[in-house]
Amino acid sequence: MAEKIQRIKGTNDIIPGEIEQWQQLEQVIQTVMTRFAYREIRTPLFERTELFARGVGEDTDIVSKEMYTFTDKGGTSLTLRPELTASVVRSYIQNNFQQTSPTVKLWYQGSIFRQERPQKGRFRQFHQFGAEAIGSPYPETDVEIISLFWEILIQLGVSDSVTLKINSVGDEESRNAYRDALRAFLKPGLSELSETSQRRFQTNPLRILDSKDPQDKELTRDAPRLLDYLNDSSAQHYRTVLSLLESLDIPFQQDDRLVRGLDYYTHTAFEFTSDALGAQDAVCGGGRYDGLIGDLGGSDTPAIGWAAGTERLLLVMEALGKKVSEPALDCYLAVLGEAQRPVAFNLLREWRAAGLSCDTDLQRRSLKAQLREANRQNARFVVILGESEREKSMVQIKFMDTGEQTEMSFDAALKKMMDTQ
RNA sequence: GUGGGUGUAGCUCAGUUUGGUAGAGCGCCAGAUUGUGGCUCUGGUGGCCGUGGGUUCAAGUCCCAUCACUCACCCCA
Repeated sequence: MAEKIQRIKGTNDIIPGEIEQWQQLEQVIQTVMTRFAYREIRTPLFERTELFARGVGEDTDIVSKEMYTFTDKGGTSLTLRPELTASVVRSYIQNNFQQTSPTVKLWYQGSIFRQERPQKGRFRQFHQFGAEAIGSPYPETDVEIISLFWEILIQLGVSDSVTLKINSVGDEESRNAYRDALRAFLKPGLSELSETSQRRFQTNPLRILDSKDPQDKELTRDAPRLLDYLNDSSAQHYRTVLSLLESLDIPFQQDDRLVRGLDYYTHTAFEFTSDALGAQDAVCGGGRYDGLIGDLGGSDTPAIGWAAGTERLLLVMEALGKKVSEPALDCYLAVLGEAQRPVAFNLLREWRAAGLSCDTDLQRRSLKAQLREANRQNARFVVILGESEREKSMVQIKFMDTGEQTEMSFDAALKKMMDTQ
């Protein structure tokens, strides 16, 4: 036998028995997105590497070590998308969406690629769905987009086991002021910080705040608080977001250490976490990115969005026992004798066209085996077509829940099955 | 990139300590019922014991290497 070829590390087959959960989740996502008047957008799986380098930030882990990057035959550096906001923003700019409406609300779902070491809830090809509201600087937009994800959680029945953590990193002016204050605070003990935190002291000192290194935690315990450095308009924005969340009864925890890993966030930053997951406990992360569209060559446009991990949300649902039942078959047509095949196929065509899910035997098996198969597939009816039935243009129809069985014409059998959907 | 754990039937796993004919449950196939599912009973299919090398009369079991999976660190969805 030839050697078996295996899946690439960190990728998954989504097989029958699992796909039903995906389909249910996708159905809920699409329904809620549509109710919130977001329109779906699909962008390419790969983009010019530069888009992510500029959009996500050169200093982020994603760009510096996790991207699948390759050169095509024309010598252009391409990258499998490691997130979707940059692609959506690129598309927004390229298609001149700002000309069509002052606020453009988009949602997406699809595969994401990051070359990391896999673990629970982390894969090299995984899936995200997300939403972006582009064009409004106002806090009500922040609240709408947060409540959008909250509504999805409610529809899935998992909102009780997910926690919203929220913070504000302020506008550019506030963040600059805070960054200076933080550096001044950390400078005396700089050499005691972890290696990465020392590097971030230069590149992005805010990130030192959410370091998990125990020594770093100790050293930053009494660090100045970001919220104290918000200027008036940033503070007002944040207050409005929180009070609107309260009026919607969406529970949240303020977390003044929450500084998300991507460079482009401003003002509101938030994360939904679940303790039903392993170490990778974030199911959704997002925030405002008022500077990104300008950075990517568009005109300055405020925007906010989030992205959620599909596999992680499914893990939460699984942990809570939110299982979708296996699909049931309407009708299993048991055929006895190959001479009955032409009639059988015509019946199947008619019944399937009428909207019934029908299956039949393709192994030339005994009636007993065909009934077993029908039972396995949870068939509501078994229709039996043997030689004696065919000669009379009749079938036996068996009701699998009661075991009852009667003989009737082809049309009567169809009518019976349609009437007892 | 670093560390821990695990690799035996389609699936979940025992067997490894103390080397001696590869097992269980579930699933699948069939029979009991010559054209009738589920429950029950009976039988059957299915394994280079991850891979390569070594020690030994003899290796799933001991030794070395290697690969894969998995969890965690870093970081993130």
